[in-house]
Parts: sequence; C-alpha cells; structure tokens
Amino acid sequence: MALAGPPAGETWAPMSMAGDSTSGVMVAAVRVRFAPSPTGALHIGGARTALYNWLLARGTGGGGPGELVLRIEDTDRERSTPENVAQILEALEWLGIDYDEGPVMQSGRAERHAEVVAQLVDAGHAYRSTAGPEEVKAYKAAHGGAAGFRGTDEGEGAVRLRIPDEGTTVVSDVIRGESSFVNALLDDLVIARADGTPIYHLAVIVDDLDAGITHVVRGADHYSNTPKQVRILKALGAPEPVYAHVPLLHGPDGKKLSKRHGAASVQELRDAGYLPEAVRNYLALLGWGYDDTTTFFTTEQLLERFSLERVSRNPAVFDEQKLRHINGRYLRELSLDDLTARLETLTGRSGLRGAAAISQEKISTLAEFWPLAGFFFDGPADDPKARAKVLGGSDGRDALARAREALAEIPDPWDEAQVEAALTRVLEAGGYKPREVYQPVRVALAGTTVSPGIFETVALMGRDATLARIDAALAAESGVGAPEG
RNA sequence: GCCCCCAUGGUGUAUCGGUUAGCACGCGAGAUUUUCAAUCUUGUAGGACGGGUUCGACUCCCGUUGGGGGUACCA
Repeated sequence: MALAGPPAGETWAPMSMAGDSTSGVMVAAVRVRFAPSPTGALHIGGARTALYNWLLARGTGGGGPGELVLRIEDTDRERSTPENVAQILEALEWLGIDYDEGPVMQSGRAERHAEVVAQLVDAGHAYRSTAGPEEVKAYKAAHGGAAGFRGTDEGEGAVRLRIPDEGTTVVSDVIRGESSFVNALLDDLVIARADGTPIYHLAVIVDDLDAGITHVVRGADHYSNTPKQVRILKALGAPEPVYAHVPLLHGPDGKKLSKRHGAASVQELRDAGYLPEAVRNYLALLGWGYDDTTTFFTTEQLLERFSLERVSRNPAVFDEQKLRHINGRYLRELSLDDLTARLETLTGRSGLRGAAAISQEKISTLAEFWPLAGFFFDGPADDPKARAKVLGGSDGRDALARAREALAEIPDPWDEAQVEAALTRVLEAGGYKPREVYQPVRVALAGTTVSPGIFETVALMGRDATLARIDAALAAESGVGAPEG
C-alpha cells in the first residue's frame, strides 16, 4: 500500500522524467541522492553521507536494487567553483562511490525552479514581499518574540511561501522518529529572491521531486530546516520522501568538524596513505554498528548489512587512530603486487617491490613506507643524532667494522640466510648482544635507527651497496667522536 | 532569545525492562624481540544528574545540566 499519497486536489507532475510514465518503466526500490555544495574539498562528513547513500542504492539494505543521483548544489555562485566540483568528483571516485545519474548541476535548473515558484504564486501558496531581515525582526518583536513572520502580498520583492497559522508540521525520520514543529512559529519562508533566483529549500525540493528521489539521506544539519521543505512539498501537493538525517561528525574538541581538525578531507586521507576500502570500513562504522563484535567489514558485507535503522542518533568524533588501525589491517592483507602498485602510485617511484615486501608488516599507511624504506633509493637518511648515538663511540665502529668483514666474506648467493649467518658469527665471535652489531649496521645503511628487519634490509641492499655504505659510515665517523670533557 | 535534536568508558559502538554492561581503538603490563612496528595474553575505564513508573531500569516518562543543529532575499 502507498505510504503517503498526494493530498486531494493537486498532484505533483514531474517535468522531465526519463521515458514516459505510461510505459511501465521499472522503478527502483530506492532512489537516493548525494547533493554536496562545492564550497570546498569533500570532507569526511560528506564522504560518509555519500557512502551511506551509496550503500543504500547498491546494497540490499534499501530493499532492492536502487539508484544514486549525484547533484551539485552550486546555486551559491560565490562559493561554488569548478575546482571544488572537480575535487568532489575526484574524491568520490577514489572512494569507489559511483552513481547512476549526474552530476546534475543545480544551477542549470534555474528555469525549472522559476517555473515552480510561479506555479506556487499563481496557486496562492506564495506571494511577493519586500520585507527584509529588519521587517521580520520588527514583526517578531511586535508579536512577542516567538512568532513566525507573516507578510502581505505586495506584488514585488522576494517570494515567500505562506505558512499556516494553525497546526503543526511533522517531520518523520527513519533515524530520529517523528517530531512536530508548530506552524505558528515558522516564518513565511523565502523561496525565491527578488531577482527570481531560487532559494536552496525550493531548489532541493524541486530537484528531488523531479529526480524521483525516494529517500533523502543527509546530514543532521538539515534536520531543523526540514519542516520548511515539507511545507513546500505540501503546497505543491507532492508526496514526502523518506527522511534520514545522519548525525554530524565532530572534531576531537567536540565542535562540528571543520578544516581545523586535521586530516578531514578525502584528499588528505588519500595523501596520508589510507586505503579507500579501509576508509569505507571506518566511515561506515562512524555512526553505525552492525552487532556487538564486528569491526571489519568487506565492502560486500557492508552492502549486505547496512541499514538506516541502525544508524546512530549521536554525533560522532572522527578518530584517526582507529582509522590507522583499520588501515593497517587492510594494508597487511594486500597482495605484494597490489601493495607495490599502490606505493608506486603514491610515491611516483618504481621498483619498490622488494622494499615493499619487507616493509608491509611494519607500516599502517602507505605514507609510512617512504620514511621507513626510502633509504634504499635515496641513500641513508640524514639523522646526526642517530649516527652520533650508534656510531659515535668506538664500540659501535668496531662492531660495524667486524660486521663489514663478515659480510664481505659471504659467498654467493647473497641472501637473507647468509646475511643472518654472517652477522650471527660476528655476535658469537665478539661476544656482542644483537643490538650492538645490528644497530651500527642499520645506521650505516639507513642512516637512522629505524628500518625494516636488518637481515632483510642487508639482503635487499646487495653486497656492493652494503659494503659501500658501511665504508662510507666508517670513514665519516672515524674522524669525529672527538674527545670530550 | 526562540525552535528542534542528542546523552553508555578518552573515542566509535552493542544492549531494544532482568547481562559479571559486550566488542574495537587508545592507554597500562607481560610475552615475543635486531630497531620500529606487527602479533599474542592481560589490565584500565562507562550508563551526566535528580525525580518518577515498575517486583526490577542504561533501557520507559518528567525535569535539570551538558552538547549539537536551526533560526538569511547562504547552502
């Protein structure tokens, strides 16, 4: 049975639906949309909203095969730039979120918006008024402060929608339940400026209606404005979509998430070396939970299990540490080919396979690879403190010299087992503790105290480079270490 | 100011009247150990407060406090 038919008397007639309505076109169970305004890079809050919509459209939680429409709400010409639009498209692509229609530019639908505004005026649902902020304020003051503004038809100025004086407007939300707003407290809202351009609320309603959107899944920052949009819908005699307002994301300080909070945009996440599949997993979990124990979900599982009913009502705080943890798990499960390819894409270098192999279990993000293994390609890192600490004393240099001797004697093939055997002999012969030999070698090759495993590192570096770096380190340090005190 | 929403450990969540309030991140300890990680074991920490309703409340109701959102001829 139908959920909510249009009120008697008027019916919404979409302007240009694909195909004709009489030919029995298959109607998607859910038609959702992601409608960002391109005022900056796509933030994780927006990314999560996009993800939820996508999971609904592509997964089974929406009740069947669905469709996702991407609409760019660019009616604010000041802040909407082509660069920002491009960034959003790029972010969605990186995240693996595809869509069936769009991107539809809201600005391109101005005529249609004007048409609906005119229709509303003609029907007596809206009127033109020159009242501005001051008049509205004065009106409220004159009516005891808490009263919705009611204007009079002046035949010119901005177009305002008439709001009833009686009754309430109920917003029904899958996540939040129902809540009602007293009509008398709602202002006659402006739906178009004096110059005829539409206001956001009008544009959203018309665009969603024309696109046949069944579920409006968006950030909770739109919740309080929903009654206004419902009023427009009622004036139009159009059915209401299912609403779902997902909780906002906050920064660690509890405030609404913004640029100040670090890795907040999708691009930054990508550059920081996070994997899109890990980001998807993490984002899904920010404000949603499936059961009492599951943390890791493949995208297939998310598609199968995600549902709006289980979305939380509380705002969530973005926790990069947890993202890192999840990312590390995904990263370690990557095949070596896959990992290598991703590292090469990120760094713009090639020939990373060997280093990738011995670094995989030590990094949590792709970006951590280069600091850990870049010395293979760019030479030892410049870390004076590490050199001073490990090779500054004669003990360290002696151990390094002995290691060099043992390594030089390794017969072909030069491999991990031989390296380990040689260094173990040094340990035994000199009565050294492992670190007393390994750290000097590590610093000689890497220039710093942190690197992949020492045997793997030496083996991968090869005989010539290893011996050369040790010689260079020995030469550089022998003159230093001046007597102190 | 007014309207609306929200409230489980530091963080994300599970629990939909009866549980020793579970899981994960973080943090602490231990194991492992060539650095750093990873891994394993283990510990730590929670129902904002006050009233009700009930045989019994984290769960339902009211209030308080706290947080958030909205309140534009912005989106």
